[in-house]
Amino acid sequence: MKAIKTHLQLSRRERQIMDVLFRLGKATAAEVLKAIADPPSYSAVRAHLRTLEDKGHVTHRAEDMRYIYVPTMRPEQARRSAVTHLVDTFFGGSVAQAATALLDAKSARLTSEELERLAGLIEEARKEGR
Amino acid sequence: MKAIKTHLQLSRRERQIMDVLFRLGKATAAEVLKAIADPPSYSAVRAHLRTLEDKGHVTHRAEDMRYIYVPTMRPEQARRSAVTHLVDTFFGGSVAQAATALLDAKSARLTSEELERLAGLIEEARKEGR
DNA sequence: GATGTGGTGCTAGATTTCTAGCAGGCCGCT
DNA sequence: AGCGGCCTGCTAGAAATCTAGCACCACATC
Repeated sequence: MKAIKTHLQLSRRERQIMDVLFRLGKATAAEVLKAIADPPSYSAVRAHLRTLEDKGHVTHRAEDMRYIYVPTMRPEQARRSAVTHLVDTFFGGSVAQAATALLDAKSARLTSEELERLAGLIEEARKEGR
Repeated sequence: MKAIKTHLQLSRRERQIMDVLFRLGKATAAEVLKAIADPPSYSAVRAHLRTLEDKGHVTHRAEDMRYIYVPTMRPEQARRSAVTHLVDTFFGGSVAQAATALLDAKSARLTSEELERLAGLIEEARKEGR
């Protein structure tokens, strides 16, 4: 059990598995397997989960006769870290550019409620800024 | 030279190197080396760059007696792909949630101009939506 | 022309990642 | 009790990653 530095030290498979875990929040080995696009064997997944647990990235609890795995890192922290990394490596550290890209995408179908909320956030930031 | 599927098939080192390349836009082997936190040897970096070129993720041009490496994938596409991945794995596919997290961060110091532009984008989306 | 600096290509081999398969435990069923 | 299904732990070995070091080339300087 070592200290966790970032989530960037993981191997390809480990990263895939962690991504699934972050996406689902929690999962059994079988669920992880199903969620991987380019899937290894079932027991390979289990072995990786055990390794990840050794490294401290994951915990499990026994429930209903099987193990349920959960990321160690709190979701908010994981999100923040991922967002920071994205902004830094693809948008030169500019939150504004990242936000623009996010909202610009034609695929960004937002409900009017969501838009409302975002508008509110921005309005708030504007007030605060001056 | 194989077809490029996603950027997720890369090994840990390869991914680190690609990230640097995306961040800097272009770089020599030495620059890549300097930009890596947990750096391997210089010649390891060069070897990896050659591998990445074989796989089609990177090209180089000779300039001023040295090689300058550049990602193959167009920046916009890389960004879009990265954003999509982030939104899917950390925000359940919700662009709105991702945007909120982005703007919510206290570190998000945006200029009033940037806020203006974002507000405009949202306004536009709202009109379009109805 | 010798020497130093700084770049490239290319290996072989150490190290890490990745994997399948085995042994065994628990439970429900016949 | 015996069997089948489903789970876990663990291992050895294949496969991939990662690395250092060698040989070489081009240029500048002595």
